[in-house]
Amino acid sequence: MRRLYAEVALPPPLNRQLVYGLPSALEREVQPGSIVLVPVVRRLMSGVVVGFVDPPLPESKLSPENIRDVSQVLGRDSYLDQDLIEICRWMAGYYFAPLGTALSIALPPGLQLASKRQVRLRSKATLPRPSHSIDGQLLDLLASNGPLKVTTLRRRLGTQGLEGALRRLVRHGQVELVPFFESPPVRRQVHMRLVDRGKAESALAQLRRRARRQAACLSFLLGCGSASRKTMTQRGFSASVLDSLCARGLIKRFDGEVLRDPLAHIKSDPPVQHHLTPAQQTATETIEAALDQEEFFPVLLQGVTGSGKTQVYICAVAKALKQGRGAIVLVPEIALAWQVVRQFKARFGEQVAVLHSQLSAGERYDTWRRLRRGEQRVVIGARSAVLAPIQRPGLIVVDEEHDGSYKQEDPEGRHSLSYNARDLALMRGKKHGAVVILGSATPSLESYWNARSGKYHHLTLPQRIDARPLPRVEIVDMRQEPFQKKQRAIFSRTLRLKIRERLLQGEKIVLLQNRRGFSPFLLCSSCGSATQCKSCRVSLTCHRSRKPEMRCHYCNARAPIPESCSHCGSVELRFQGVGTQRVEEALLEQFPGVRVIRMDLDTTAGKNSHDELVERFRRGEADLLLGTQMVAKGLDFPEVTLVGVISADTGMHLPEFRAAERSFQLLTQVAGRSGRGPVPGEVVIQTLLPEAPVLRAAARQDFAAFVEQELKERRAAGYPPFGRLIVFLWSGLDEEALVEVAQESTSRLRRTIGGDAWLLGPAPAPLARLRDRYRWQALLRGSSVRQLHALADRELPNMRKAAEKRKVRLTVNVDPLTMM
DNA sequence: AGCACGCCGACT
DNA sequence: GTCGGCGTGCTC
Repeated sequence: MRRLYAEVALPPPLNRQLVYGLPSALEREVQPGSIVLVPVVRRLMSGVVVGFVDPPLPESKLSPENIRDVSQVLGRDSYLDQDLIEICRWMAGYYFAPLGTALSIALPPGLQLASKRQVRLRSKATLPRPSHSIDGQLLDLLASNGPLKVTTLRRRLGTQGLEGALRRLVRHGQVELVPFFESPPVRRQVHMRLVDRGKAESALAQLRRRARRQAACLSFLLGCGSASRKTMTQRGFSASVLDSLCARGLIKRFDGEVLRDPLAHIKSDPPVQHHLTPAQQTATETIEAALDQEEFFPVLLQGVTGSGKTQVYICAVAKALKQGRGAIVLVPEIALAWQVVRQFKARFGEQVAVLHSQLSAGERYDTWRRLRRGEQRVVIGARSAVLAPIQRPGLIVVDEEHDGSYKQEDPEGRHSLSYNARDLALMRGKKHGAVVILGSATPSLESYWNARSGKYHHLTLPQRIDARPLPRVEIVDMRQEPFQKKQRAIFSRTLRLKIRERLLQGEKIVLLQNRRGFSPFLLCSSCGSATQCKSCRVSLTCHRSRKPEMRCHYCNARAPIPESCSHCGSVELRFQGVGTQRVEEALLEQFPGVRVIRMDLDTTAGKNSHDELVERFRRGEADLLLGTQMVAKGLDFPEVTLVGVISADTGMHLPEFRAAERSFQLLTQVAGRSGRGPVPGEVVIQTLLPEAPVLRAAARQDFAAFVEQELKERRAAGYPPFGRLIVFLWSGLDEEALVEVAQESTSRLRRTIGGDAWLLGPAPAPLARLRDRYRWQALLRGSSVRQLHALADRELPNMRKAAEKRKVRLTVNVDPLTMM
């Protein structure tokens, strides 16, 4: 008889697929996407079945009798469809990551692959005096708390010596380690259901006459089968009605699951029936026609700020739903997109789900299950929602496709997977024959180039809705401004005047200063050095919230404000540079009585704080919204008629080839907040570099001019979209070992290089030290991704081995957005 | 990660 | 000799 073998992807740290046999009892239950428990040496692990092999491993030395069997199948269902598994496979290969890591992005928490270890006390009777104090502490903890997970012990006792202690105690038979599987975060409630359909139906007529509430309740249950007691009481079936029916033996209670709905309390705006502008109409028609084809159709929807892209998305989603297909709408950050969520909720009601990291594990799990069952067919979410289990997706929207949040870049994470959700959206769209809309006022150069070269369709919305004009932009040269108290002025005369004007007229203002805190530098007047973070090679930012202190924006370290320079001891320290807190202070000083809402990472840390600030501004509780780049994203306030950029120079000089693109995008986006209502808007951009071409282009909101210039430079330098990049980043506590490993790996890689590929480095990364770790990087660049991948594929295993040996962490970033 | 295996030095 | 500590390598 032919035997079938399952290929099972296992979680980190195993990070690979192993092959298992299927006992005939399980053969029918196991399918691709099943979650199974499998033996690994002397313990069990959970993994995902990603395929079947037969015969297994042709060229391997592993003989069939050494293959072990799957021990258990969790649940009856497959948790991931074949196409999602294939996308994860592609993802793992493309980003040089383990398949298990890719799969865990597609799975909800609670179904994560991993078994934790639980430590149990075996026999309290024999307690020989422990040879190490930590052993005693561990036993005491277990004695008083019962079995604990190793992660808990690690929290209580520290990592130091814990593994050793566990080893000793296991060897002496004092404790045992058992695999522990977190049960999914299911919420249970008392439910009611019919005892017998027939009996209920025949009882109905009788009850109609004498007990109308009971009859109504019964017919409600005949309609839906069962419901939680809570929803039934909410529907007006009181406890006494339910209890009477119970007493008659017609219904009975049982313990059932309830699905949490994170959108339950969202007040949705009433649906607004907009008439479409001609451009919106054309775009919508093209997209609808493409949906009818049911074939992959990538399209760049380039619409100026305020041109009504969301309306186009809504029409497209409606069409996909009408076809019986689903839709995924990706937004850079849900916190910044509640306005969009409300519009979708208003139009599509219960069909809409949200998926993002701020949901609790339970909410996430329930949402995921609803989508998988097809009970909801539209999902709005951040990055990872691109792998949401939407059934038959016909449409994938990537709103603000240029936004950096679509790329996960987490060089610190040990098992990071630096995927780009926008690119994954295109992959997924291809797989499902879906329309993929990339929407932006300021497309990334990659997408723009793809559209221009015919790879994507290009749709434009060149005008704002209701033919409102784009705001008038004025560039102010801050070098010409008189100093105030020997310091550069924060507000130019022009901006001051215009702010005053708006305040008088009761119109609203948005101010951008893309730096949080009070002041980003504390400089020594005599030696010129800046106060730096002890763990990172960056300057500390002064914050003046409750008590003034210095903070590191990279590792969150806090320190008191130093009295004297740590370099030369001088006490002549002065603050330089301006953060949002300082702008706020200056506003209150210069415009007494002005009501300011400050919106930056510091004021939006809480769960809904961003939405609350936005709502307060909408309700008119402030005249002025001041903040970092988050004020540039997605806000739609018709009353805003003035936007001020305190300093356009922040970020222009970063050692990154995308610095200009970023600046252009930020300036255009923030300018777009102005004049979205009937009153035309104005923008004031303050700068010390008024001649910079990026600024000139942004001032005219002239994407075409910017993009031509930028494309020319990218082509000359071989940067995207004309070249592809892979960054290797080594980090470690021991700088010497790190440099050696980086240099050795790089020169090996360099020897195998061919074609037009280039390898730059290794060199210290722009952030040369972060959280106590030194960082070096090398950049692989070439015109063909294939070739770069082939190179990396060949060399990476050696590079990883070399790094591991010397306790150096190596991360690979394919298609990096930033190289910081 | 977790466990076996093999090597090494300190002790019954 | 043997026990326990630690580095190395593999897990279907």
